[in-house]
Amino acid sequence: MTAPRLIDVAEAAGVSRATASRVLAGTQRNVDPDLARRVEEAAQRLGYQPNHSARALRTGATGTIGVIVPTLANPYFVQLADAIAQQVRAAGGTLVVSDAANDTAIEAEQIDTLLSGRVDGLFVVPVSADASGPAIRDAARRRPIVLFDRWAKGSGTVAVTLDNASAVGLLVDHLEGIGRHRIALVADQASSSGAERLAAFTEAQGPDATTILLPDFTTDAGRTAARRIIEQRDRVDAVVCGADVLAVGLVSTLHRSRVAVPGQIAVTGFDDTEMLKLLDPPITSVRHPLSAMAERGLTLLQAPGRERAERVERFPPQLVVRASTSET
Amino acid sequence: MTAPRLIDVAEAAGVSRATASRVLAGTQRNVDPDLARRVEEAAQRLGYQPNHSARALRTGATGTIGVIVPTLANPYFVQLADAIAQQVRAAGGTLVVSDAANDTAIEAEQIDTLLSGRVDGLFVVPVSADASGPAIRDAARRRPIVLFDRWAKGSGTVAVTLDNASAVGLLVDHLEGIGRHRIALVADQASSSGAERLAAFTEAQGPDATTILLPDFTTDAGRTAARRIIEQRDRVDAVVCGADVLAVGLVSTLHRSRVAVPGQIAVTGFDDTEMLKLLDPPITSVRHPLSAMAERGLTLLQAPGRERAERVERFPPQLVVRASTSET
DNA sequence: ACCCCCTGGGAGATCGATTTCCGACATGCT
DNA sequence: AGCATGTCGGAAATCGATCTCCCAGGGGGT
Repeated sequence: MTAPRLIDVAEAAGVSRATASRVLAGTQRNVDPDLARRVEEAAQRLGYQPNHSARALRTGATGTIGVIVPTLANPYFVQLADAIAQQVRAAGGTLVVSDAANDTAIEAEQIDTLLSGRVDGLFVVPVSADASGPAIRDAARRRPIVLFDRWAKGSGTVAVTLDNASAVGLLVDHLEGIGRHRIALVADQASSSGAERLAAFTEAQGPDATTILLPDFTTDAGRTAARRIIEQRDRVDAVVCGADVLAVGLVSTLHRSRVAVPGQIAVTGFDDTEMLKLLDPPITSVRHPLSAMAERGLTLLQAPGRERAERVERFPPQLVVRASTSET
Repeated sequence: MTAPRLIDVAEAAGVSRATASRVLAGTQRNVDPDLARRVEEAAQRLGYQPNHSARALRTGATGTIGVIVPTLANPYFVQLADAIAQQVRAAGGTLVVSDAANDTAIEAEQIDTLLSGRVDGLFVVPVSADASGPAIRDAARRRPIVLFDRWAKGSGTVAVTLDNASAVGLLVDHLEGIGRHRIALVADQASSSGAERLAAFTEAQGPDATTILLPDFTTDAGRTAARRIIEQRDRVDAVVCGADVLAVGLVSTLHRSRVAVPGQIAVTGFDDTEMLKLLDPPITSVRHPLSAMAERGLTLLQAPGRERAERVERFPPQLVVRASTSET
């Protein structure tokens, strides 16, 4: 009933623990092919599975990478975790995913839990640009951490993100190209993405442009935004949403209030998640090069510490046009 | 730079490792309050974090529970994982979430990875009622496993699920109550949930009732279903979907084909996920008592092995009526 | 005054793997 | 033949915590 240990395999194969380890862990030196076969066979027969804790204790590595996202309720973060999972799996590792429930305290707790020997390195999508920094800085001293999709002030480590400024540029240019000039922005105010999108938008449209700032990226927030947009309907003919979930909430509420999309108001999302295709109309958005970002992130995570000096690396977005911004 | 160990704390506090451990691990016996304070202080000052692998190796427990879901792309499974996370956290543990990418091979691999010393116990939402069984049976011999939301044949362990038969009953009764008698069912054919919902539906409606079986629970499958429903539009005035994501794909496609919902066809979902409220019309669904199920599941996971004998425990569903089934 | 019991600290064994170090043996070269 | 070199198996140390076992000292009972 109790799990077989390395020594059981070794005895069954008639060799020492050292030899069995050399065969099964693969590393180290050559062993006689004949002995190797006997060990493999014994391991197979006994159903041997190396004890992960013992191996991790001895080698100091777990073969596991973690990722902490603000919330899995936002499908974009699921997609993001998936992209990282593929890269990690391709590299022969395992990924564990944690959810910070949009709360910096839970985020800090999750970081601590994962870092105390459960993972070799960590991707973090910080909940807040301001409040997440200190916990991350402490953690980054202990193990490699790479920020992903968002950065945090004073994090002390590198961030791999989208080039938000050019993404906003693409969207605004596209909207102006179809004749919309009274563009409003809906974004959150806590995340670095929100802040960068707001900054780029204000830069492009001037300080008088309509902006609606909400506490978080949720569909509920999107509905709230819709109500405010409706109040000032004649001053707005297009809305750039800082996240797809916002756009979904917004479009569904506009629809119920009989505001035509894109007839009266054109709408764009941000992140290009699956659900956008399901809405009526399907929503224009911006796609992140998640695979490339994940690959780069993993490289940085495994690189020597000095390559993770605090800075932001930005990846180019891609515009995906759909019916929510078709010409009328 | 290198992390402080227990022995460092002990030396700083002027006590032995044993005493330091007794204070910090909390278990075992009393220690002199004065010494305890000194140890706590030293640990605090050095920023001591116990090495998780070492502790797990010695105690044989990790304080971590795992859950493997078919895919995180389905928001219902995210909600489910969340409910489990809350129970686990309330019990002082940590949850790790894995995604099987709807593939029994990846599922088996994830089970193996997690069970080789990373978790004390595992919740599995099996991908397939037939194909997932053997891997789970093997795994359940090594550590406690509880199936959740779905069961698998020959799994050798207990399953905590919804009472699918009465859920289908609630939906069918409700639809008949608003005068719909030509009801169709859309479900998948691989999962136990799909199978049970199909069986209950056939039992209630007779073998001639329209049923559409799809390979999986996705919005794309929902669109395919919509096309088939449209082909036989005059034989159908209501559709029971075996999952919310199916309903979402179905309604959005019906909408595009100018089929009125609920005017011509009433639609119900299954799982009561958030997104249902966003659609036009909002969709009637069935809510799972996820908290109660998670609590029961955790109890079973921590109980002695004999309490996890193979069987299915069913929890009562709750009908949530929305506009997609309003009377016309 | 003596002994026993109880409390609580410390030395060392232990969990299960990997890895260093040593020695045995075979091989090749002069 | 003799010695240097290389290959490979095994004994034992090691990772960092917990836990068993022993022992010292204080308090209470007779």
